[in-house]
Amino acid sequence: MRDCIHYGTCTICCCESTPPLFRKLSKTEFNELHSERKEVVFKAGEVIFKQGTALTHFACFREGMAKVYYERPEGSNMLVNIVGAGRICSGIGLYTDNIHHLTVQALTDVNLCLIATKDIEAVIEKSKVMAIEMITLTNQNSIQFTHKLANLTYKSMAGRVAEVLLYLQNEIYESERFTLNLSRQDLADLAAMTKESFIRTLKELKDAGIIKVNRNQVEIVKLNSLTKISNS
Amino acid sequence: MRDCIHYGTCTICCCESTPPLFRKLSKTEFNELHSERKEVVFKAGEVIFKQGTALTHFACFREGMAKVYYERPEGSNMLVNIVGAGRICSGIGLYTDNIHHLTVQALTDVNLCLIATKDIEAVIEKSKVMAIEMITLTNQNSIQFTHKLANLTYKSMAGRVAEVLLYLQNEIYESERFTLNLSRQDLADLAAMTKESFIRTLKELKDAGIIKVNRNQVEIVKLNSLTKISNS
DNA sequence: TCAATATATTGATATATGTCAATTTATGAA
DNA sequence: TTCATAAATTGACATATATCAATATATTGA
Repeated sequence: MRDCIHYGTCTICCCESTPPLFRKLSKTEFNELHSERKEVVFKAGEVIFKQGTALTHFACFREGMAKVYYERPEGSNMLVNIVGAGRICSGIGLYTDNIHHLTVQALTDVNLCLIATKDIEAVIEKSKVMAIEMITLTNQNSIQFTHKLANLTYKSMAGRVAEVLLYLQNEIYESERFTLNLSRQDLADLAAMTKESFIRTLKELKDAGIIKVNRNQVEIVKLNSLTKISNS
Repeated sequence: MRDCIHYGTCTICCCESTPPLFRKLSKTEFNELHSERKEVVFKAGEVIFKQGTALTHFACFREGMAKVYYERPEGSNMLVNIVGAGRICSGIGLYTDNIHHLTVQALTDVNLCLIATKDIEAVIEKSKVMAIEMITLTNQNSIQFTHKLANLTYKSMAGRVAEVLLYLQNEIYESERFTLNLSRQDLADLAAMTKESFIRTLKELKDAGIIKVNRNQVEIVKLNSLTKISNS
């Protein structure tokens, strides 16, 4: 349980480790969102937001993890990122076409708060702080996409696999040892390659002693080497 | 010369065919940006914004065209899009790190107005209309990036080349016949492949009678076929 | 105009990555 | 537990795409 700037230490508000989007709001502004929130639980595997459907709510993750991906016409998925506690999810349809452009699916049981976009819009109308935070969030998204685009279109498989591992270490599990709750297919979707290719490349890294892999247990042994490879 | 909602028909204001970002501003709000604008001319080939440098201004294009690209560490470029008259350029560093994440280079002689980000921020602070327009713009960016990412990572070369041609037809030249002012290398950078591969694929489309190509003259003959290919 | 340079094109070849099939290993329900 | 199903792994092979080199064509500046 982490500090909440609006309600002290709390377990049931959507702001447990308040998402950045709401961090600078006044108590009044924040409460307008907080009081209207819907707390929902999803089981692992359930779809939280579905690409192509109406964007009516943002999700604030309190517990658990979900994968965010683009569903291609022919069925394969492009995994964009993983979201966990304290993260806000969805939004790129806001003030545009009000449609979800990505699907979000629970990887573990997930506990989140839904906040209606109409409430968020109402606060944006009133509060320049909120408006600016929203601009910040969307621009951060764009920056992330720019780098993702550049990386996926020019790096070799080894580079992309290494990058995925570093992403998991730094952004998701925050440790050089972690237990995956993503399938090999998910990891391959994250690196934009087939699962067979991902597995083979992973094995090469293992055989080179750069990582240890045993089923879903991963340990990054030679961080320097992996970082070097991630730039290739 | 097109209508300008703020000054009637005008040739020297930055709002000739006012960029969407400013279209809904009141005259007062708009004037705050307009009066502080700097009109600048760039020659073909000159760099307008350089990736990695400080983001201090937005550019509103009045005349000419420029390419927007990401410069990779090893020297190759990923071309993101082309901008022309009436388009706003740059922004994804705003309210984040205030850095240009992409380079913008003039393809033809370019005539544009520079508007300081501090002025834009000042208007955002005062006007919810402007704030919302900015959110809209950045979200449109994100949507565009999402689709670009999905397309570049799974389509075959033929699909990507077809898509580039359709992009040029629909978004840039607005005609099924056009004279390229992009090099083959630029086109290849847009399709995320080598120029040799681009040229070969272009030739295949030509040999199949789907397009006509003669140097920089391009004509799309069988739109249906090209559209079908663009999905492969 | 001509040489010098950049850009475009083509061909031969190498290589990275995907595809398909077979096998192993895990997982979950009865 | 045991079967049935799904996921992971491995190997052989096909193919898309990049690389490198040679040539052709255009462009530019003196």
